[in-house]
Amino acid sequence: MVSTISDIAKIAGVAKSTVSRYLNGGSVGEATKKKIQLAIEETGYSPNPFAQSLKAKKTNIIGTIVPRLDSYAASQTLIGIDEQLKEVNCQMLISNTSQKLEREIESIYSFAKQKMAGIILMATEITELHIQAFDAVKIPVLLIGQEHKDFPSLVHDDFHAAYEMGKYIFGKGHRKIAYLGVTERDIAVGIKRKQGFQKALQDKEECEIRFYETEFNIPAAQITAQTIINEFHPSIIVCATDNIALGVLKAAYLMGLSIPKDLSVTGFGGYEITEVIHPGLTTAKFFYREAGKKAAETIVDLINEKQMDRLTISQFEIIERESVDNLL
Amino acid sequence: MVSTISDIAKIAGVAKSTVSRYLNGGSVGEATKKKIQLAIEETGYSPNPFAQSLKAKKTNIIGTIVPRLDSYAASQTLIGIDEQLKEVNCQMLISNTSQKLEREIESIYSFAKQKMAGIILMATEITELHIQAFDAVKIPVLLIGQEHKDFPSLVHDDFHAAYEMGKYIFGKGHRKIAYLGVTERDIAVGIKRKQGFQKALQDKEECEIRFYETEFNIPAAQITAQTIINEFHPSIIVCATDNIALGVLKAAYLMGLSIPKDLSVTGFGGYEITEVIHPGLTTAKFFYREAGKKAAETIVDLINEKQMDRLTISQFEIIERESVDNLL
DNA sequence: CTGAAAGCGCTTACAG
DNA sequence: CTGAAAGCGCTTACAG
Repeated sequence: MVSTISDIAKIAGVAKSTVSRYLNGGSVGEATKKKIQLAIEETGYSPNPFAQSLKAKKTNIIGTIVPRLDSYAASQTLIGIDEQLKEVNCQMLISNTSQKLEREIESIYSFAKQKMAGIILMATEITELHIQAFDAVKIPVLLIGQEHKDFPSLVHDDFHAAYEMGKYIFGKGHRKIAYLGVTERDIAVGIKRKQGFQKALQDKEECEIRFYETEFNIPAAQITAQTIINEFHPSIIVCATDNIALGVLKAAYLMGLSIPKDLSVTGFGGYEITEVIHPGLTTAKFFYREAGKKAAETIVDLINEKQMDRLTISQFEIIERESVDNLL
Repeated sequence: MVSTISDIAKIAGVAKSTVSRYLNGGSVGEATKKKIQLAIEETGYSPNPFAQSLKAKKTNIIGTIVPRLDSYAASQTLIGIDEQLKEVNCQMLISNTSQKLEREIESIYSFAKQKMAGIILMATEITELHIQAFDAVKIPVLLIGQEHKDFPSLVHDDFHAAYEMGKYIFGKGHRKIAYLGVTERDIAVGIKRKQGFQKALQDKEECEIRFYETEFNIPAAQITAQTIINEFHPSIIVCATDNIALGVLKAAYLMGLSIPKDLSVTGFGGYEITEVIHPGLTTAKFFYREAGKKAAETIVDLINEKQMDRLTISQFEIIERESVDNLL
């Protein structure tokens, strides 16, 4: 069963070094090539990555740090990274931090120790400790989801997505508007989306806009939504994520409100479920899987020390469904 | 900087083997211990895991094979595995096969080559090639989600969950029933659930039951549901998974049917979303995260060659919500 | 184009 | 308790 390079060499009747050269695309005569190929097929041989890494002092593994596994954004991004990495014969190792910032730091160091070729961090917050860690480990790090001036980042176009969303709902005649956001420690979701939205409506004097804040999870959003509806009676609640929108919808149903007649709702993300529910949720779709692919490409380029932009911005698309009433 | 065991040996004035022994808790004299410790602190040394693995011919990494990353069941199970493995200082390496059976086989061999301590396979179908692979790699393998007579498995109680579901909907007065299942190549979901359901209703002569089959994804289920509704007009569609139920709900809405008045629907799984939508979906909840934990415990036990049951059955719970009408 | 040999950093019998 | 030596599976100069 598990065969080594020596086995192949023996079967093929050549030296180990020749097999190694064959494997790594070095110059090998046609005849020998054939023999080696045959031996490999026969045994189902594939090289031991540990031995390879030991020599190379470096792996072809990309360590990926995610705050959670059970989110649409995370899993889609991971799938994208994984797919692309497979293309270029790299492996992905996932570290799930369960939304614990200190675990992110630990993972960075531990990945470095394990000689990862590079690290992709699906970031939520970048603290001083993160920066220290990035500086300490000498391997390329790519941020995804958050931008930082000193490190290469790939972000979604949060600002413009929110800007377009603002324009869109204004165009639908909404004037009494609640924006349900998240903590500003999260620059991308907490600040950029809010700012983009504000920008879109900043000179609309006829609008009454109130800003609220909640957690990322559905139950929390549901509770906040209840308060908002009771005390403000907006015609629409613009939510900073699809999950939050789901919580708002739940609250609305429980309060006997009909969507979108009594209350309009929008989200950000483009999760699969937003299309399945009824009425469908109008949302700003981000391309997580594509972003993951792009991230994988980028980290590989970084590893190969290619020159490149510090910041990549992934696109978005406003998806119009039934959750926004036309008031005009 | 990156120092090796030789550096430490030199600094401490001892042999490499002594350092190695120190590191692995072998017997080392107090004085030497001190010297080594000092040298390690001085250099910030930590062993190269690849060299360790190469020698030890075994890692503390558990390879986990999942058919997809973007499913509630998969991510919850992974989270459970990961949490438990962290407890016992093991790592989890995920291999995503994108529902390609041949990739599962590849992953098994590749994990073996990488000297994984054990393998957890979130199985859908067990083919002859799987069995060959299990036999060929000499490391412990644990199946999760599917049962096999020759290999340790952890399964959900598909049969009884379906049995209870059958009883439940019969108790609600449903007599014209469509069961929307999946391929029988998937023993657990395709056969066990169907059988449990059949068993519950086998002696109810007043029932008209029809069995249908669809794919695991929402759009496919949606299309099949349309056909079922048009040609059979059941009072309820019992779906083999929550995702399928979601597709059925979507179809029903699009056809202008009201849930549960015009059509009742149930699922299996207990995905978070089933609680959030309105009306909430009645479903048989499985405990994926707990099952993942249990799986991690089991694989560790297997690695340590503890005696244990070949089969572990994880529990379920029928969650009653609003998607089933009471016809009595 | 091909092979013999050294070495990556560690562990593990085997002596002492 | 401690050390010298062999070896894990691979790669990489170096000869030929």
